Amino acid sequence: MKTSNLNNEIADFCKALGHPARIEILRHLLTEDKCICGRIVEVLPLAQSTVSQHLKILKDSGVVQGEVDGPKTCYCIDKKMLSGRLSELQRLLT
Amino acid sequence: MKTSNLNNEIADFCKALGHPARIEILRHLLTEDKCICGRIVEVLPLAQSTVSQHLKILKDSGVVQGEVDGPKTCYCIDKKMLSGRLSELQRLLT
DNA sequence: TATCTCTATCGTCATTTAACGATTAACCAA
DNA sequence: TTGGTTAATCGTTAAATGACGATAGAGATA
Repeated sequence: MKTSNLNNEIADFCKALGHPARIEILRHLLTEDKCICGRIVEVLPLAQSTVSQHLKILKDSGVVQGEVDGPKTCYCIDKKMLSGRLSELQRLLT
Repeated sequence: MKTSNLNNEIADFCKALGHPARIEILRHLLTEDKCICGRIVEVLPLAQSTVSQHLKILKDSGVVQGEVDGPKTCYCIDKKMLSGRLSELQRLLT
């Protein structure tokens, strides 16, 4: 739909959070600070490829960063980005 | 996916906000306080049936209430609910 | 070098979503 | 009671999403 950039931006952010697995991943990354994909696969009841897909969605939304470390990929939350989006959402809907 | 109730609850909330039209509707309801469906249809570049569908999704998520008033339906934000969800989200991801 | 580990991507499939027009139902007003 | 609004719902269609297994590629390690 044709709408303001701000609406699109916020809607995309919310959409990225709009799945229980992705909420779980974010919460896990908050407690573990950093962790590799395989660790998240252990924690979630989902196939490796599915988890990788969810991580990609979070990465594309900007709230998560992935750093390749040899054969592994280490994920962490971009806290500045996340808190920025959260306050934008708060501001927009208050 | 099988996850905690809290994750599902928050993910459902985010999913409801995960479309630019629904963000726009919420912002409109914030400025107008209350308004009927037809007014929202005027504002958005979408068909009446589509707007009605988006309103239903927002209503189902609990952040919007609809009160039938004769042949019209008057919509408004449940501010307690909305702010509750927003702080829950904030708390979970901080 | 050969093998193993880790993860991204591909291909597939079933389900859900978003959009529309048409219809229906409820209510007001002539 | 008939006709006009208003909005929800139905039926349909195209596109997006979520899940999986299989595969490929990048790096470590034997």
